[in-house]
Amino acid sequence: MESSRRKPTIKHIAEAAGVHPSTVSRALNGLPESRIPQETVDRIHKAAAELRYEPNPWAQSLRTKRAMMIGMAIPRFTDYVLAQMFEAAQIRAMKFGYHTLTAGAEVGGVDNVAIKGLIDRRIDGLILATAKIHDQYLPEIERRGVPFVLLNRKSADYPGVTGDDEVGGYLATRHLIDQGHTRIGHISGPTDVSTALNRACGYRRAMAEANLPVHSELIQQGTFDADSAGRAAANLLNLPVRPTAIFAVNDISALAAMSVARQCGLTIPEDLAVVGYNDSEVSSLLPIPLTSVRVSLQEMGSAAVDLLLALMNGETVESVVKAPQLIPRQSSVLSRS
Amino acid sequence: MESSRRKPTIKHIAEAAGVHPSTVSRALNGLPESRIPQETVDRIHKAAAELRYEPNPWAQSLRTKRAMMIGMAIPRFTDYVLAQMFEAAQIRAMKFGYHTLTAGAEVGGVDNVAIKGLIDRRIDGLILATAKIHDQYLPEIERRGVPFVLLNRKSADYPGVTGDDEVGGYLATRHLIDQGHTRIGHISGPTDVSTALNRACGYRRAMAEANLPVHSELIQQGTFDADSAGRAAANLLNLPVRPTAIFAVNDISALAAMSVARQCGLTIPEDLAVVGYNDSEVSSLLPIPLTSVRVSLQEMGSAAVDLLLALMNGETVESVVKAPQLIPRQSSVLSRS
DNA sequence: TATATTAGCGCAAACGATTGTGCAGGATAG
DNA sequence: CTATCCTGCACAATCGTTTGCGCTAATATA
Repeated sequence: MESSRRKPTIKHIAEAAGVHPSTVSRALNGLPESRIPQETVDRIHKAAAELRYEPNPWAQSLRTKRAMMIGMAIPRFTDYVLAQMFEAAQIRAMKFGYHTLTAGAEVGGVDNVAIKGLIDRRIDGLILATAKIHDQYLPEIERRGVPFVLLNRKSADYPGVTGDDEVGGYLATRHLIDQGHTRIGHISGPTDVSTALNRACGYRRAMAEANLPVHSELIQQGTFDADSAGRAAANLLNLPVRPTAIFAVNDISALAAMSVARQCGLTIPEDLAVVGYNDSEVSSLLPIPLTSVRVSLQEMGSAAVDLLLALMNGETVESVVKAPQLIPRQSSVLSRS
Repeated sequence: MESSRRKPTIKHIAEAAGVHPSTVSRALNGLPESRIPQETVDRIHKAAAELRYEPNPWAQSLRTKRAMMIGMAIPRFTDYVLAQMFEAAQIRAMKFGYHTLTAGAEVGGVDNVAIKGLIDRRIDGLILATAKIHDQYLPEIERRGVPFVLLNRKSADYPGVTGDDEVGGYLATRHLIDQGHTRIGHISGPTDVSTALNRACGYRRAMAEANLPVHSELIQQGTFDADSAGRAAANLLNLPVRPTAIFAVNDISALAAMSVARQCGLTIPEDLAVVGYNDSEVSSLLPIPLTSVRVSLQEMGSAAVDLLLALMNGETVESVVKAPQLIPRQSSVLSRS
């Protein structure tokens, strides 16, 4: 009995309500200055509801040049930190009627490709959670006129949202110093990622402040993952004079370090104190709960959306820096016995 | 010096190449039967490249009614299992030129709303990783004519990709029985999620096969998360006759169970053997590495995309079931001493 | 009563692509 | 030498909305 299988358009509504399509558009979009009597508006709404009308977003976007869509470039979703931020961002964006289109930056080989793909889909704005420090493509994106903000990556030139990694690194290291440690190793992250770099800076500042020397072998580089961190930890533990504490650039590195330490017959925290970063879900569930630095990833994700929307709105915006907080747990605190 | 700030359109290219817009379209889309001499095609491509032309996807979609976009409804991205599947799906989809539009199902309160939002954005197909078992909205989606497949959720009526949870549950339980355990507890998952239910079925089958009684108190319900699983574990461990082994519906539940067990002064695996499910990243890094059931989440994500594309292609498809595999580790195996 | 104002809505031109149809002109056939 | 065919492209309609403009009739003002 249904009159037609096709999706109803504004034209069908117009017919049903006995008005012109343009009137339907105005009525549905409800611009205040287009003075249409309430009675007509109601009639149109009724017709729209009956026909189960839904606007065609392609036509809308084509006409208005806005897609109500923001892109998020994220290297991996399996990374707890990134997933958390993405999820919060998506929820926040949807509050304002925006959908999120994602591109794993790894997808397509080069970051460029995936991001280009995103932009080609005509998004209204972009959140980059993937930008390495020396990014040749940031200017390129800027050139294309797409508003964007950085997330979890610091840049002097572009606005973004970050945690205060320097302070976080400082807090972690300072905590270990306060526990009486003097030889403190650091498992760092990739050198082209600002978060990792800043955490290392904080580490150095805390050490310097306490007049503790930082020999180069005390900093072993990893790449945020268990394998590399395990090797870095092994290097630290095999030093002639073994460090008694390790500050790892993230929790997974800390986990790997603890795993290696156990294999060396060391007990935690007596022989080795460990501090991680990001306070991921498992940290508190471990047999020896992990001390970690927490910064609200949800808040960062939300803030990135807010920042982007402001930017898209033509406002001048400033970068947001979220303060971190140390969550001391057993992995770095000797139980007073 | 740039002639125009606006995005170049097919019309500009036509002008530059001295042909009609329609010819440009045909040349760029390269249909074989539209016989355009190579020389002209080259000229058009050159002009397009010089003007840095990029097709407007809105106009394309409006005309062709295809968006080259598939939607994924996923409850949470912070869940390792879902994130893994999503990531693989996204990579796979992009191989075929499809972007992925996501909606966290929790977003918008009711699943319906978010999914409706997705569909309204005019996607070409939908992957549902969120469908509960008795889903009132599956027929609704079907009615709207959007091809869809289920992921990680079983249904008799609709095609989908799942791991063989029943077999997985069986393998896990059978493994514990083989280790000599006779009182084996199970921390289950939500009753309206097919994966959880099927794992419990596998548990029961293994128990029955070994003529082991399953008293109702041996199955304690959780909801996939640490808190509920912790309570469930406590219930199990406080039974008059304590089980000597626990099969948990997922790794996080297993972790929580181990954590509670330690608080009770039990050692693992001597006093309590534990098996989890999904073999998440941390399982092998734990001080006592966790025995778990692995099914390739990447393969499942990819398979869902393949299934969906086939469906969109009008092919008749059949559900895919991936076989699981037990990864025995120290948490359930007594070291032979 | 004549004129100015305004409310209410229709007209038609975009937006940028795709695609069925058709028209020249050269090649081939009869 | 004419009829036919094919090649290589141009024309124009269309997808579903939005929106500047302008028309008609009713009301307000002089």
